Amino acid sequence: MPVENTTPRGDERKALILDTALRLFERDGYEKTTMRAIAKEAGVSVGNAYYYFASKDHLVQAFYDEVSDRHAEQALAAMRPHRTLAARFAADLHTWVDVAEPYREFATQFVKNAVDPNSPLSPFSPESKPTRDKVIEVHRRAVQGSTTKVDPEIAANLPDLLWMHHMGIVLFWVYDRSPGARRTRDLIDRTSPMVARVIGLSRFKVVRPLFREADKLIQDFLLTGDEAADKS
Amino acid sequence: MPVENTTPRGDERKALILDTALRLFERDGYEKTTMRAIAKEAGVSVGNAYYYFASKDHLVQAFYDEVSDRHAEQALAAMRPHRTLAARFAADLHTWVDVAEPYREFATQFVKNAVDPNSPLSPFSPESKPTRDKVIEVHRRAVQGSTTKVDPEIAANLPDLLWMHHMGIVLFWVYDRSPGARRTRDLIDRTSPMVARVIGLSRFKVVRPLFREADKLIQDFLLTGDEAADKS
DNA sequence: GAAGGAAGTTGAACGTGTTCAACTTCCGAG
DNA sequence: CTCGGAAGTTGAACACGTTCAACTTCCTTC
Repeated sequence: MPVENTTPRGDERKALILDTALRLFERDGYEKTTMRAIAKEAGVSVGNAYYYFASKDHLVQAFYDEVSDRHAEQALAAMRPHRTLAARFAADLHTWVDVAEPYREFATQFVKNAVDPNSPLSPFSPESKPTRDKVIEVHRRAVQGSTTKVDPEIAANLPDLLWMHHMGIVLFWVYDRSPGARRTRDLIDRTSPMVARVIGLSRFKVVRPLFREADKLIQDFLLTGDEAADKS
Repeated sequence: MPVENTTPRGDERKALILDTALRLFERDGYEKTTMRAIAKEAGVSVGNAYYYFASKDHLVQAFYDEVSDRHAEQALAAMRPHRTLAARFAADLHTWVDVAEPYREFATQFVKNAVDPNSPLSPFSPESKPTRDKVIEVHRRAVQGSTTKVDPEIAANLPDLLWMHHMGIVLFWVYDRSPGARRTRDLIDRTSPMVARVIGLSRFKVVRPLFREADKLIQDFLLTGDEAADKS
């Protein structure tokens, strides 16, 4: 089992291996980069890399953590000038793309993990909760800082919903082959006002039951795994 | 490269290998089942399995094809008694779950492929188009056979949209650990009327621009890969 | 400063998916 | 019937992710 609590030297070593790995992933792609190559390039043994990272996939997890951290740092500043929900959320997502863009080629691997419920690396897994919560917290700030009126009943679940939207954007981004992720940018610019618009609609009477049902659905089905599993 | 056009004997052999593989996948799970084990159990050599299937993942693709075929066969009959869009679509999706349920444990692998844009096995890939079209055709029948009034502007893209919803259900199903996929069943029963409701809403003036925008979005972004890639 | 245990480090070895050069079987043309 | 090439078949060999028993370095305690 890889190291839990760390000494300064251990931290350095770990960072060295991670940095080397990300560099090679970026240069040669995920599949083409072997653990042996990472170890050699970093000047350590294969076994040593495994001392710090339980598997090759865990290096991807570390990448996701790092991207999330940088996103959290930068997104708040990027949103600050904006007041509408649409604009703030667009800024939020654009920041994510900014941060992740250098790694688009190998981000596929991350999405693959995302989708495997058995993997502890899935963003849905308990192990990823801290990182996930960090991202959702940013989305919460996007909502809170806006002047757009949001039904309080909806507001509570909104960040989770926005996170799902975020994951959808990530999925599109992984497929996006356009230079500079231009098409993903377009998608963000066009969906953000739509999302805001849909939320705004929640005040109309006709759609009220629909929203209530959707809200219940989210509560029933999106609770993280275990808690939700054993309701009658 | 695996065989393209087949002799009767080759077909038999191929089917033998595929059946054996699916049986072992079902019994032991995808990861635990080795190509060596499949070959041994089928009474052929490892190399021979690769003569008929380019990779282990291609066996999963074959599974997807088979499930799709059975779904297409059964879904039309299942939908026939129903007239509303909601009921017809629910029947449609329930049939898919019926057919796929025995393989839920290893379907994860299919979803993993689904998400890798580079894999020719992705349901989004050109290689999978025939199978994908078959499924979408079923969804088209679900719409056509219903008495629910659908705006013609929307109707054209509706099957594609329903396919996306379908993929969403599949994703949930893969995560679903409840016996008999009960929770997935619930999800289908509850989302189908919602989808129908949303479609019904398209007749209201307030939401008209929103729908138009959504429609444009789908046309711009959901076109299969290459065609869409090079628009200015 | 010596002892002893914890943390760190090593690379050979294992099991896996996949490849490939060599072999065998099949079948149609002459 | 026989020849030749196409189709089918084989299993040893390869590259990879991963494991682990053995070794070394570091730090704490007395």
